[in-house]
Amino acid sequence: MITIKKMAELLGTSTTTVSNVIHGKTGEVSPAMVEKVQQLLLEYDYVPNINARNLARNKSGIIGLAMKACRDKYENFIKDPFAGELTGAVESCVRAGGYFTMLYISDDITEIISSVASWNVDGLILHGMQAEDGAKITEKIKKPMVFIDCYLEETVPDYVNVGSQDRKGCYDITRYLIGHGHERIAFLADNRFGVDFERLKGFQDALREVGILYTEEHFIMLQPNGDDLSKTLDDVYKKVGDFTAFVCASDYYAAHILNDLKDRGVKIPEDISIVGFDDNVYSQIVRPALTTVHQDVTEKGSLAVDKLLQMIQQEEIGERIIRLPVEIVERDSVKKGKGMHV
Amino acid sequence: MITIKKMAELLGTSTTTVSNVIHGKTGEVSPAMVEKVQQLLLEYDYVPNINARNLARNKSGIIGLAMKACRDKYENFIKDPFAGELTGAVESCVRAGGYFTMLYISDDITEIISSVASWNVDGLILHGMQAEDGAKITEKIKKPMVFIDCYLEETVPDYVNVGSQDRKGCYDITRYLIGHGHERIAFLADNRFGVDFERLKGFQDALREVGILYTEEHFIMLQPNGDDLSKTLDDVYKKVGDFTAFVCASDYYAAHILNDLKDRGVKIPEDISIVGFDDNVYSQIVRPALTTVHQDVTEKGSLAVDKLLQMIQQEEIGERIIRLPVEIVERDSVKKGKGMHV
DNA sequence: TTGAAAGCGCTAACAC
DNA sequence: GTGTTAGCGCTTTCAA
Repeated sequence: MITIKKMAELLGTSTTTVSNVIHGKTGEVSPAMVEKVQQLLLEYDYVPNINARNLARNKSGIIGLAMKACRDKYENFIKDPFAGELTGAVESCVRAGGYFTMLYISDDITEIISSVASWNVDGLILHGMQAEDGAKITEKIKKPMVFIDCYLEETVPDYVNVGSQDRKGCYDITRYLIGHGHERIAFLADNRFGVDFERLKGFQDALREVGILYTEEHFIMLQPNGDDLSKTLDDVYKKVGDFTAFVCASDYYAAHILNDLKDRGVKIPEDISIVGFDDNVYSQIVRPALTTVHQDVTEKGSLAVDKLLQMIQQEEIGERIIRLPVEIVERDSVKKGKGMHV
Repeated sequence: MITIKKMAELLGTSTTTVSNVIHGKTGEVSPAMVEKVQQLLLEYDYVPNINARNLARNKSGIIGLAMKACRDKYENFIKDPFAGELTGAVESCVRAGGYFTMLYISDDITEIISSVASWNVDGLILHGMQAEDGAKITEKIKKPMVFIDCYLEETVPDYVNVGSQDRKGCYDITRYLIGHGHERIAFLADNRFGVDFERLKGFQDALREVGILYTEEHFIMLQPNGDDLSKTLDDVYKKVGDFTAFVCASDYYAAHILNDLKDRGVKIPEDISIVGFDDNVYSQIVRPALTTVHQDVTEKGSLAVDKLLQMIQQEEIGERIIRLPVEIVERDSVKKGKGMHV
């Protein structure tokens, strides 16, 4: 690999001159010299040594994409279609902005912090962070960062987040169910934090609005893991008689529950209606196809990177907390009774 | 951010000493000094500047994961469950080996090449490369690299690849169909290169073995894009009468075709049997669940990184061309007639 | 056991 | 226009 210094020697000139033409500052160099240097550049396939450049400039050209993996949930986090799509969107937007994407996936926030610190990333996109994570990372890392799908207003100073209208989406779809005559509706999720908690709130809003009293009976807690999952599925099956509709916090669960119930002979949507949230491959490919709440993951990733790049360039970023709009996608998993409470 | 130099000053010692205890060379340093340095390290949360370290060591600590995206196929490549799972597996294995993962996704091989070159990556994992790509990249980049799912024996010198038994897998499942009484079987794919071509060969092997003459009629070419896809689906529907079973080159197509046919009133597997290849979420979640050929993507990614790390450390890597075993997963998309030709 | 110093390749301030 | 030079933070050789 050829270096600037060597090329300068070869031409009997200085590194500054070579460096100048490399950076297109041809105003500072005589045309003849420019010509000669550019020839050498091509001839030797010059490629800058990024480590040296970054060291000298004290920047890195790297955008870190840090995702906290819940290893208890998925053995390989990025298998989740959400993670994959988000990663793809972020990478392509980062590349378009002239930066590179470095991936940090770990269930240990301190590991993420030290990796990020030592690479001296220019900015960070963060996903899956909870309150303490947010606090820790902003305390240690003083770099532009934007969160995705977090609810950390209280713990993170200068908080910037790109998320969805989780609460409204779930409110809407619950109202949709109610509008189709459903009154005995349950909400199913595997936790009560962040995104799922907001979705739960939307569910509660809808019930409250039509005068249904929300109680703990309305919440069915799911267990994500292998063995526990099948127990969860048993439990869900037992509740089928108690409700006419299930609002699942994600398509992932909605699809699995739908399939499991069907395999046990339950008719969807005749015996029970099921809706999800996300509108990903799960809801699209299952039959009956799931009525669900659509969110645009690619848009989410792109927007997050756009904002980050603006922050890096010290530009005005506008809204610091974005909730991307969501909309109901009607498919075939909801039984349509007479309208009520609409 | 504290530096080695500053810490040395603080302690009135030299950078060498500090550096030595950072690297655990405590044999070279007095216990008292070791103690003092370690305290400072903790107190100031010392994190090495990787750019400086790499510059000094003349390495980068980066493993590049380069995937050629077929933008004509997927607007966001990594949406594909395969890509997501592979990325996750690679990242976790790279991290375990003490390296970091930089992502390069592009449909333009020259863009990938120049990115990779300027980061001076220590090694490369490559996916989705065709003959010319392989030739170009090995010509320009002289670094350890391992390919995934490629068939480039002829174009790439010192070729190392981790793939699956594509040919055998497709042979097996075709024989499986034949064993269940199927004789009029078609193979469906959207191309005739690489992996899909190998799978086609396996299909042909099976037909040949039982004395069925393979003709162009047996191959149904699929169009991946939006509008063309629905035309493709029309075409496939029209062929239902001509065959008793469809061997699809991937679960993705198998699932979509299965759903589309069902939506048109075709009974699976009564009217036509369908099998796929991959055993990913598509085949698992569709109903009837797809009989398919299982491949272990996580294993594929891990193994590729293992081999790459061995190459970087100049160790013996054993087999240079790996074909991971595959196996049939029996589910419900094949009609079981009387055995024939078994 | 400790320290001084050269050097990794590039940048940028400054002098000529 | 062009060249000199002092870093950026870390590693590593060699001498003390």
